[in-house]
Amino acid sequence: MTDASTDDTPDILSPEVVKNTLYLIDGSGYIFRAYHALPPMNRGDGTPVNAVFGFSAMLMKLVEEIDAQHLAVIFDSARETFRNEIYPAYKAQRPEPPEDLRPQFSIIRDAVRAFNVPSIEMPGFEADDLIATYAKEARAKGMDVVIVSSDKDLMQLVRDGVTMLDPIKNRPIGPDEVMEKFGVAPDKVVDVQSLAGDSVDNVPGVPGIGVKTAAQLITDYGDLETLLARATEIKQPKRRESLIEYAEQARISRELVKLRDDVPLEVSVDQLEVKDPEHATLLSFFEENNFKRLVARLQALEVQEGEAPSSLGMAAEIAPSETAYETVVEEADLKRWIAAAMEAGTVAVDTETTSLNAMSAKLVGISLSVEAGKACYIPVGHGAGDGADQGNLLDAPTERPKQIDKKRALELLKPMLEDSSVLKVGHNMKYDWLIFRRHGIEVAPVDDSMLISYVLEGGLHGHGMDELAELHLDHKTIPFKEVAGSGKDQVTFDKVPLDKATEYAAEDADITGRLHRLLKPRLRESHVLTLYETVERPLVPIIGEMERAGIKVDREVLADLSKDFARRMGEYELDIYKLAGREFNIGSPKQLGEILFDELGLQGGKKGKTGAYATGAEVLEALATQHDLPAKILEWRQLAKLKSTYADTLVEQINPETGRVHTAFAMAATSTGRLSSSDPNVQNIPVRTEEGRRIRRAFVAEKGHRLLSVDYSQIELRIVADIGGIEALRQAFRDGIDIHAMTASQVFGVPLDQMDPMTRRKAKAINFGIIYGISGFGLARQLGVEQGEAAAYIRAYFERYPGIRDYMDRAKAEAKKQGYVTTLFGRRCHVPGITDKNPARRAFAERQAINAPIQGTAADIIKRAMIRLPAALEKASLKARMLLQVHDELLFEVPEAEIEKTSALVREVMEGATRPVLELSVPLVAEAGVGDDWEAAH
DNA sequence: TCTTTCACG
DNA sequence: GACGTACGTGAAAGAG
Repeated sequence: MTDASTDDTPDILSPEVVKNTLYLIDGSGYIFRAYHALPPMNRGDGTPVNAVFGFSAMLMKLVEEIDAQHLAVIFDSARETFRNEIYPAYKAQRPEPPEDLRPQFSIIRDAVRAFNVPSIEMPGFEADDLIATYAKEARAKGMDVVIVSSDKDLMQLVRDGVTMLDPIKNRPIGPDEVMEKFGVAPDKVVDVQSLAGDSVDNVPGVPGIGVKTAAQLITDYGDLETLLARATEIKQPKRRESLIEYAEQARISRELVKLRDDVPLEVSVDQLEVKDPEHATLLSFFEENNFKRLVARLQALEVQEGEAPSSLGMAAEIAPSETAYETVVEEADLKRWIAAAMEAGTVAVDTETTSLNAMSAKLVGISLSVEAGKACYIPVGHGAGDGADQGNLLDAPTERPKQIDKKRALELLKPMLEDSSVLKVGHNMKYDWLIFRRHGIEVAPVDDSMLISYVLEGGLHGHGMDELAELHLDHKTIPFKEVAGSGKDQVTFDKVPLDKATEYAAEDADITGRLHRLLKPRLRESHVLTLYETVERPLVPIIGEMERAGIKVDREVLADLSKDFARRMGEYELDIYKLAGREFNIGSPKQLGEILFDELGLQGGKKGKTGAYATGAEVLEALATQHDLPAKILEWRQLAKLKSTYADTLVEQINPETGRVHTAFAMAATSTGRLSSSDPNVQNIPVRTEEGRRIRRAFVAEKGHRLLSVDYSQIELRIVADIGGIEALRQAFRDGIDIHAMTASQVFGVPLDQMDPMTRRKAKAINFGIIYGISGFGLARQLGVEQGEAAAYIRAYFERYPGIRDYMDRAKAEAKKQGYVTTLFGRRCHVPGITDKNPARRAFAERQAINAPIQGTAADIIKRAMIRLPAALEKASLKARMLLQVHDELLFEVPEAEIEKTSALVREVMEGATRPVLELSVPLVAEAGVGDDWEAAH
């Protein structure tokens, strides 16, 4: 902690008072020097950035090496200053900055912001005057001053406690160096300059007198006034005449050269206290400008800083004592909030809309928070929004409160939301990202407090804002119901009055910011910062784009299917009632159980804990030998499921604006790192039965396009072979042989060329069982054999592959010791039940501990591929869009002419997705399929 | 709101 | 020897 102001006990541990130093960086001077010193550099979009790079590298060095307590970058403001009033020609002939330097000025100001360093400028004064004033103020407070510049005009400021530092040669400039340059001590520099003048700045001086002569004269006479007064004594006639004739010009020059140290400061020295930069902002800034070396240095710094001690108790920046929420309805107020966000470099953002579905939601308002306890709400769509509400004129007019026009508000917010030096923090940022994206704004860079929580504590609890606020901040958020009502009285957010809306919405931004401040530092402490920065966070816009793309669903196909299913269900119903002896609700497991076991008297009925008979598919299949009814029920159920869950609901989910279906991928829902999908769930579209695959045919490609499906072959078993260290399995994967047959041959001793399907099936079941944390009971059930027999298989398997057993023991021990297991990419999967007293629950947790690293590593790998794919496609000028992810499969919509190239590229990226972080001991294989619909692409 | 069932990897 | 079981999800429907 740099802030010692709250600590009133004297520092008795340190023998000397801690040196407090103010670093003043001459920003304007540095820009020109860096520009000329560095070879031309361009970033991705062609913008020249050599001066930006030099500037950033210099700041980085200061951050890395220097223990400054106070720091500021000082810039020249407009070209006109008070000096022009004294002498209009001053700096008048300066050329315009070069073409390829001009665009760099504003980027350098972004850089300063990204470093979280104050930047100071003031109209009417040069940077040098501000530096002089700050130096004086700082000295008055007993601070040392380092001026980061090599500008000779600043050398007059060097004195006890004030030194300069040449940022390019990286050498200090003290009295000796000044003496070398001007031939006099720093306090006489002004006098020398007044005489010698400066052709670059148009300081006239005295003709015929240069620095050398001036220094000698000043040394001889003491100072300028004395010299001018005694000019007649000078022996050299020319020099004497000049000094007499141009005495006044020398005095004017003095005015020009002498720096003002009485500039009225708007920002005090105390306010220049160093704040740690937000690494994510910096990283994003470096990446945007293609500063690879700085990215590496920043990451090295992160490692170095390592386990920073966390503060005891909760600081006011996380738990303020009171809150102030503001409704913003005036442009001036909005501009003030935007300026505050730019100034701070980090802002929490939240959007309020009419729906949880980001692709159909209408934007109603935006909230911002820059510091804890303070937030604003900017309504933009309250009351009758968008003219969509076409209520007739006789109805009571919908109240439309005063608010900033939506377009105007977004226009004002856009530069800040897209500014690479301002970090936008959201909770479930993908949602807000999508809302803004639909309004033509690409929010970047972003942080997501939900994802931060997810990588820190995935598996321990949910990551919704309300839950986290309660857990971490001991704060109960306003329930949505309280502002929008519930049940039939519930209204959309645009109908909520502004005062209530502000309390709710501003709180969300406030809490988001506070969670971010609390949780972000823990990423590094918990060693999941890299996972967050390289996997989860970059995925936000990637998945956002996938959701925005959606997939075309053919409503005709589904409508026909629905009719067909309905007709056949009707036929089954007649049969079923006849066989049952009466009509009943076939969809009711309770009624069905009573029919089967009580009325028809079938054997083997088992009641669950709720007292109802179990009637699941397994039970009904077993009953099929006793009666014709169970088989009919199973048929009916399949149709009912397909009709209600898929055929009918998918049609309802087609977005009327896009004509496509836009799923929502949940990024923080699973305990293993997988995504989940909802509204609709596209990850459980039927594929295993012929009847079910008919649903898949409704997922089609746009005209002129085809669907490309690429999936990892056996990715989880490959991971098992790798982390279990099973050499035989690894070799089998390298050789590309049938892995289940190979297992069967090794475990059951059947030669490969004599493999029978039954033996292979057993081996396949064992292989899957391994992934799930095998148990004799589970395997027996899967294979339909006695538990003893299954246990024998497992024993044989472990004997053949002892590495598996070792892995399982390791996983269990790791979970027990730490409460979590980790994937190959460092994701933590928490297994809270591992210490449960209840042996069943503990065994369950142990199986989770075994499965999670396998499933989770596979999830990491496909996520890494997803992050790279859009960029790889773009680079290859391919227009394919990534639409869906189904755990080990990615689905693309590809222009017909680009199928081959796209397919090859996607496979290449997917197969190389572990690199360069990791090289598995087995190859990853991705297989591609193409078709006009999703079934055909499989 | 909880439970059961079943669709997927 | 307990305990109740393969791992991870989401949606629809019935039950209450």
